[in-house]
Amino acid sequence: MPTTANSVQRPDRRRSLLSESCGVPHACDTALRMRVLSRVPFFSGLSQEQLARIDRRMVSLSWAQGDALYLCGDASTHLFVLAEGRVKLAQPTLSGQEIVVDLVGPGDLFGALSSLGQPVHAESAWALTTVCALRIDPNAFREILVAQPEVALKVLDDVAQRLASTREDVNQHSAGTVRQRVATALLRLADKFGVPSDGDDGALLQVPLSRADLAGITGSTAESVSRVMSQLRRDGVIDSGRRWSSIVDRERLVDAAKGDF
Amino acid sequence: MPTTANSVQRPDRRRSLLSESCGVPHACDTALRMRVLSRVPFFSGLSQEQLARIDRRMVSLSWAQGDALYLCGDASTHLFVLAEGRVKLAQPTLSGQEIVVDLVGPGDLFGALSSLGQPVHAESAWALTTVCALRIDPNAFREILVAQPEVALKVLDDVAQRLASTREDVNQHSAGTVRQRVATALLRLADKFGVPSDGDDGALLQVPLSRADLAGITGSTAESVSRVMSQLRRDGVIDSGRRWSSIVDRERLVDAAKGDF
DNA sequence: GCGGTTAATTGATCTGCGTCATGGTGATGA
DNA sequence: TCATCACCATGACGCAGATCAATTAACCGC
Repeated sequence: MPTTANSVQRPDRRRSLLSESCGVPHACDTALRMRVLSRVPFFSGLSQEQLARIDRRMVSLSWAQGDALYLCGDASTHLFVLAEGRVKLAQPTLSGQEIVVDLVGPGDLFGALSSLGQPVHAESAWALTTVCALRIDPNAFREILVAQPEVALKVLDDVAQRLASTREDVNQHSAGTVRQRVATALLRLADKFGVPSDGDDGALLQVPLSRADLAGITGSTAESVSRVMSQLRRDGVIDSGRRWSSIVDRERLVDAAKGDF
Repeated sequence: MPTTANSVQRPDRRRSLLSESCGVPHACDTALRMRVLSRVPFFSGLSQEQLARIDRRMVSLSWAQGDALYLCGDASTHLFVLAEGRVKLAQPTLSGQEIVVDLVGPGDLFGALSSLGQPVHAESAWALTTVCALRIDPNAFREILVAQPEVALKVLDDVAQRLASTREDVNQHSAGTVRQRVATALLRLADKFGVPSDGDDGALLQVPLSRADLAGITGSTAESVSRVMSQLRRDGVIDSGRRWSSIVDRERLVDAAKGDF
């Protein structure tokens, strides 16, 4: 009983549901860049002219899915503001595995945050989708911050927020079973990248993570994550496939995160 | 063969070697506060007058060992600059354990970093020693940052640095065996709180952490940490006792962190 | 549509370490 | 000096999950 073109509510086949916003690497034009900048949280409230001044110091670049924006160990010479797509920040462990330390979406700042600090990147940045980002060198960024202290405060808030979130991660990694950690991770991902799915209280996670990525997020292995997710899928709590996941029954997933059920 | 008063090089008794800088809770006078402020990294370079202006907005407070400066869930109404002592920041897990997310020393900033962000503290702050800290409310702090953008940049660097360090923690928690993680944790602690010990390449960690604290740092349990440290002690790699540790043979500890030996 | 490639699934095995329990030792205060 | 308490050490046991290996399924380019 094949599904018709319209009834894509809940596919019986486990095909990817993720939408690709832009298919190929490209260069954004000025108009798009201005639109991106105005959407960046810590530039909100600035005038068109102020934005234009910032825009003039930025370079627009793009990468294909799977490319590295920079690698762990590279000289940290640039700051990035993500315009489009998804990027994962990951640190290699001694054993070869990569731990995902952050996921960034449009409007997020990443790269050489601490100009005085490390001269090299402590983590690698991988394009999970086709990605467009604006690049600026730290000195130019500092000039902007000095000239516009309100922006500096917003950036500080943003980084502080990110610090709090990363501390949560630390907590997560040493809490409960793999099942609980995977459930918690999925819920947190839903908060950041979830788009509500039709009908129920579920949500599709708009970020193409492999089992290995989820293992890096939960501090586990791809196999264990796979096992847990298969079980949750059988129980109708989530749905997932190759590099995509969605939440079907949020409430039960919360229970799973708490260790009940 | 009892040791003489002078030969305290390597005590056979496992007594605490940590020095207490100030024994009792107290109130710092203006002169001391100014000295503290001038030592704070992100206030360096400011004039006496500028420092005095900042000082006027700060309140000096102190706590006894074991007290909480604030608890997880408290309204996050204050920022702190540590003047003297050691403070641990810890997040409770669902299972009751406390995960140590950061250790702060004199000059470090902590508390309500993200004023726009969370309205309550995500972590508790415990005094590991008798502690003296300067308190300021976030709005006053913001005014300072707006008035002095260079300071804002330094604070941003500081927070970014801390973010990088916390990401390291995330990495650590999912890397290798408990033995490796404990070894790595001790090495990192030595970088921040170590004072070189006489003679060898060792270092005493000037921070009174219990086995449970170290468990919270390494994502393990007090018993496992105890086992590992006993073994390292027998092998002459470290020395430790009740709420103190010191590194004896740094090189072999590095090996232990890597998993060799 | 058809291989080729990469990711996911699932099973079997084995071990690190979490858990529970007991006894020891240094610190603290009357 | 002694009693009390908090912290530390160590043993025994069992299981969650890491590891290795083999199969299946989804995606991609042609």
